[in-house]
Amino acid sequence: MKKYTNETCQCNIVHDDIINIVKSKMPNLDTLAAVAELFKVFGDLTRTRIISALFHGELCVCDIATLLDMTKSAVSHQLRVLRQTKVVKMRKSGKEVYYSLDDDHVSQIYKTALDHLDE
Amino acid sequence: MKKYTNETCQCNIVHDDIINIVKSKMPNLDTLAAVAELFKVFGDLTRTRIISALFHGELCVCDIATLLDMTKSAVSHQLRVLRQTKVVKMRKSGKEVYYSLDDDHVSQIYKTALDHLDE
DNA sequence: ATAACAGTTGAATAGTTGCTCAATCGTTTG
DNA sequence: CAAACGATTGAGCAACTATTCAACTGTTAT
Repeated sequence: MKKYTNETCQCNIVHDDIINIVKSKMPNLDTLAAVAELFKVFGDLTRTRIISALFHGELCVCDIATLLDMTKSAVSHQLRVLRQTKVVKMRKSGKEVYYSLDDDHVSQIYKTALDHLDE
Repeated sequence: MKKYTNETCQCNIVHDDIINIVKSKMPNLDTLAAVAELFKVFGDLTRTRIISALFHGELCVCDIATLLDMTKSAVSHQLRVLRQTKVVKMRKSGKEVYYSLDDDHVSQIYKTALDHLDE
């Protein structure tokens, strides 16, 4: 337990041998930022409900709005977020736009969280 | 494809057979809210960095602050959030407080997300 | 006792975010 | 072509949130 002063946290006691080990094992900041961004997308009730709905099949905006009892506008705004982060994909058919989950990882993350809460 | 009017979304065309199937398969609102809350905790860069650090071992507040180059106060505020949501647990030893991840599910969710981004 | 220090806390602030509302786009139908 | 309609978009607003700052708590050492 070596002692030195750290300006940022104003601490005197720092376990810097452990810190160096942890620092070398941690993913870089960009990766962690991407992880946080991904979780942020999942971390909203409306979006979670949309993901949960699309988990069972493809739906148009109108269907989702009906399911969630929300306006098409509000749903569309959230679908935009989900689209930009590659969580969902869209398919146009005439005037309607059909949405579905983009890949299996999305379902996997969603299911892991559900399992976590089941105990 | 039955047609009717939905007041909330102002739609005329709704696939209500599919909607009923999806609705019956979706978890209830409370469960989805809990899922969203859990992801919200993970969905912040500072908290993700803390989780990432604790993933490799127990650390005191000072260590974490040094690792993230942040003030103890800012770190402590986020540790409070992580503590309240049972993501981390603490252990007191003299003046210092040591934090570690609470259970395996936390690591599992974190790792699943990392894997998702690795392709 | 009292000084020093690791950590916590509450209030204030600055930044972010989700929804509403109105306007608009693009496709289809009369 | 024009009306109808599913869906998207941007501005504005209200609610939330992460950090800063200063004060404070509890433990240790002199």
